[in-house]
Formats: sequence, C-alpha cells, structure tokens
Amino acid sequence: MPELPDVEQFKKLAQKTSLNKQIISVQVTNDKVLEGTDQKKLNSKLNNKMFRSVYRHGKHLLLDTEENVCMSMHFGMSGSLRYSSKEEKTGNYDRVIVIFANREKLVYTSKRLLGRVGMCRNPTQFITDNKLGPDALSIGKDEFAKMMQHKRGNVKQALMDQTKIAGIGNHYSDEILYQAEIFPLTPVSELSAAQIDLLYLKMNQILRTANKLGADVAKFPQDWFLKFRKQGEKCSKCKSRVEKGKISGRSFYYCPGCQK
DNA sequence: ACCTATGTTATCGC
DNA sequence: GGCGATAACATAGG
Repeated sequence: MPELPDVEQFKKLAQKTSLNKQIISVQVTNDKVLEGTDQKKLNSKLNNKMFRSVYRHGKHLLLDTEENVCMSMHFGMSGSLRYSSKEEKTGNYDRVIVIFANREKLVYTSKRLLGRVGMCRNPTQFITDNKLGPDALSIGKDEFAKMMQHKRGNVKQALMDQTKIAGIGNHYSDEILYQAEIFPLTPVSELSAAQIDLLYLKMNQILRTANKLGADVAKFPQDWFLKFRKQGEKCSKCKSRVEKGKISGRSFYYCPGCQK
C-alpha cells in the first residue's frame, strides 16, 4: 500500500500509540530490512529512550527521540505498521519490533522485504542524505511549476521522482493524471501552464482527501480512478474502457477517452 | 507454469 | 554526468 496517504496513516498510528513511552528493546527477525544498522546498534541507541515526535516525509516515516537519535522506516510495496498488545504473538512477516516498558509493541511488517529500517540523527539530515525532494503536500505551487519546467521526460515519471517531489507512487500518479485528464506519457515539456496548475491542484486535492479517508480505497469516491484502475473496466465519466501501458517495466493505467 | 504487484537501486548502454 | 531501460530484491495471488 505505501504511498504518501498510507504512510500518513502509519504516522497517525505511531503518534497515537508510541510517543513518550520508554523503549526497552528492539527485536529484529530479519536483518535484510535493516539499512546501515544492526540489531545491536538499534538497541544501544534506542533502549531507555522515548520517541518524542513522528514525521512523515514522502513515503518515509521518522520516529524521533529528539536526542540526535531517529529511527527511519520505508515500507516498500508490501510493508505496514501496527501497534500490538503484549499478548499478540509475532507474525510471519514482522521484521522489526520496538518493545515499550508496558510490553506493548510497535511492529514493522514487510512481506516482501523491500522496505528499509534505519537510524539517522534527525529528520532533516535524513531528507538531505536520501536526496528527497519536498513532500508532495508541502511543496508550493510556484516551486512545483518550476520543478516541472526543469524536468524532462514524461509527466508520470516526473510525478514519481522522489528527488523532485516525495510521496507519489504508481497508484496515486495514475489518479492525479486521470483527474487532470492528462495522458501519462505526455512529455513534461508539452504541458501548458494551465495543465501544470491543474496537476498541482489535483495532487493536493487527491492526497488530502485520501488522507482524510484513511487511505482506504473502499471509501474513496466512486468516480476516482483507483476504484476502477484495471484493464477493461469502465471509466465512470466517459464509459471508455481503461487501458494498460508500460514505462520502464512498470504498468500504468489510463482512460483513453478522458486522458489525451 | 507464468505473469503481475503500491518501491528503490545497481548496472549497462548511449 | 545524466538519462532510460532492465534486472534484482522476496513473496503471494490470479
């Protein structure tokens, strides 16, 4: 699931459950998800500290102790986060488990091991080190327009370039382009100023609405593309059939009637 | 058996 | 240096 709105839910979860509680231990059941750290380091840095604040930048979650010790999480394609009672036992795909003094746990799960958990000094440092662009919900309209004007290639890949704007992936870029009625492979250089403005507007509307609806596609409005993003499905607006395309090994979907 | 899947990254060729 | 395409990572489901 994890694109910006999904990670926003994880942020809310962590805020609600995991702040200001003493960490007593960090368990790692598969160290393939660890990046630049190991179980020993995680424990030496985090034990006896508390998470004081949670940040989300793009698709990354940052749990900050505010003592120059900050835990970073990225969820890949199949990762998620949950808070678990002391009774609940470890699941097959639970990879990193932060245990608090009350024995409850913050559990990082990743079926396909594509995500990463690491440590950094603070969120700002993390963003710089990972060359992340501004968060999609923080970027200003002018900054967005300037970015698009400097970018080459097609509009879909521009929206998904995490070094330019952080947070948009394959699903939400399809949604944004559908609602803006722009064909995904349109070269950025061919977009009008009005289209760039519209992309900015739709990006904001869509991400904010998705956040509000808990990133739960089942709750999304019926006319959203993500409700029928599948080859051969009927577009809710024009009744054309959804078509599938491919860029650099990755599928995208679009409505040939609406997106020119 | 084969293809596909919400992400990122190393590598190769141009 | 940079861009694009491709494979790779690991697992499940159609």
